[in-house]
Amino acid sequence: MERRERADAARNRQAILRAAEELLRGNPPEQVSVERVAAAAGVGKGTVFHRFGSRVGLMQELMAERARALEEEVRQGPPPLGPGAPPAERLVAFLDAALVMATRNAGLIAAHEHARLTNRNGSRLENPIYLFWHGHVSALIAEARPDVDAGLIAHVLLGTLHTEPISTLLRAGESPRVAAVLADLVHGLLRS
Amino acid sequence: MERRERADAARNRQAILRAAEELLRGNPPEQVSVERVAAAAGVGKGTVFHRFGSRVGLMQELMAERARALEEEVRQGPPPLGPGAPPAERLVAFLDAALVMATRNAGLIAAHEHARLTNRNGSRLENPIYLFWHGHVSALIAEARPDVDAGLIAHVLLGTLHTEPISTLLRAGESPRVAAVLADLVHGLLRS
DNA sequence: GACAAAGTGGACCGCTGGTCCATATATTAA
DNA sequence: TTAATATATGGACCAGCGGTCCACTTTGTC
Repeated sequence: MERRERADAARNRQAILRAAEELLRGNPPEQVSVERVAAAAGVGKGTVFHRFGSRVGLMQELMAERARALEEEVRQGPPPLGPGAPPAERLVAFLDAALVMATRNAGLIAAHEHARLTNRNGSRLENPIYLFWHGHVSALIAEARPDVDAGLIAHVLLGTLHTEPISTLLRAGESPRVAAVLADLVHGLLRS
Repeated sequence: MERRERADAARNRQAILRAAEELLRGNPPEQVSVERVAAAAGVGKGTVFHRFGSRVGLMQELMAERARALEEEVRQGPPPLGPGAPPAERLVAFLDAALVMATRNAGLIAAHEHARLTNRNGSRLENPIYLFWHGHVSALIAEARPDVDAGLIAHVLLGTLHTEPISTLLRAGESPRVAAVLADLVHGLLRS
């Protein structure tokens, strides 16, 4: 049933992803157009759309690549990130990790947000990475405090990572401050 | 020094603002282009840019119009919104009011965000309304708990209003849930 | 080596925010 | 009322965007 991706196609997919990465490292995200990515990858614009469907799809794929390791650690790594530790501890550990990730990929996140808003393209809830993160945070909160609105609180906590004045701080190296505040929030909430 | 705005200019300014309002009420925000606003107002596109400088400027003016009443109440209205009540109470009252406002103006906020991201235009910190809100929230937190990172917490709380999965809930009539969570967060934080 | 399936690239489309400036209009002073 | 001046106006125009399309090339299979 499953036909494998052709060799040249796979090569181009990689070239495109690496070119996008490179451009996002050196330019403000709204200047990294699909056309520029294609040019930098030595590929036609049509190819990029063929492979990734849309600008959002391209950005999502990049995010997925980087999120995979963290997801693995959460699912089956050692505590406190992986299973085993008490939920409050796991939650703080996860938020810390997510924060590091958001800091390192601030440009990419901004570009993804930009792409999402520009067209009538989907809610954040259609991004599988966000869904996984939200599910995880949500479950940990519910485990510690079954009486609160865990899903909504998870949105608030995760929203922080995407919010503009805060992502600016992250890029400026202030992530410890943000981590401290998030930990405060979590402790304030989870203490019955 | 101050030359008053010409009568026809003032009339057009109003026409443009009202037309934008109307379009935002009935269309997804990214479809409300400056050109369509101009057409609906019976005015040339150039005029809109002349009056408001940019798409962001137009949206900002609309937000300012609506935020003015709340600002007045906060500055000199009766408690708990205005001065006089204990800070935790004022804070919850303000967040409630801001939430109502964000709910009613969800389309406008989204359009403003969209405009901000599309061009290399400014941080949220350049929006005077955000600055006022942040200053207010920040001061209340600092008053109740001088030992915490009030400015950053204020960003987290206010960020909630702009965050996508949450603003979707607001539009769906779930604002009481959001209000409850915010109140929880505030109480969890401000209780030493 | 032949044939079908998959991949490719760049011209093209509709649309955007923003600029420009010759022209029209309101205001003020005479 | 008129003349002079500052201001406002509108729409053609621009560069750029995300996305589509399809004649053509490349790859994998038997």
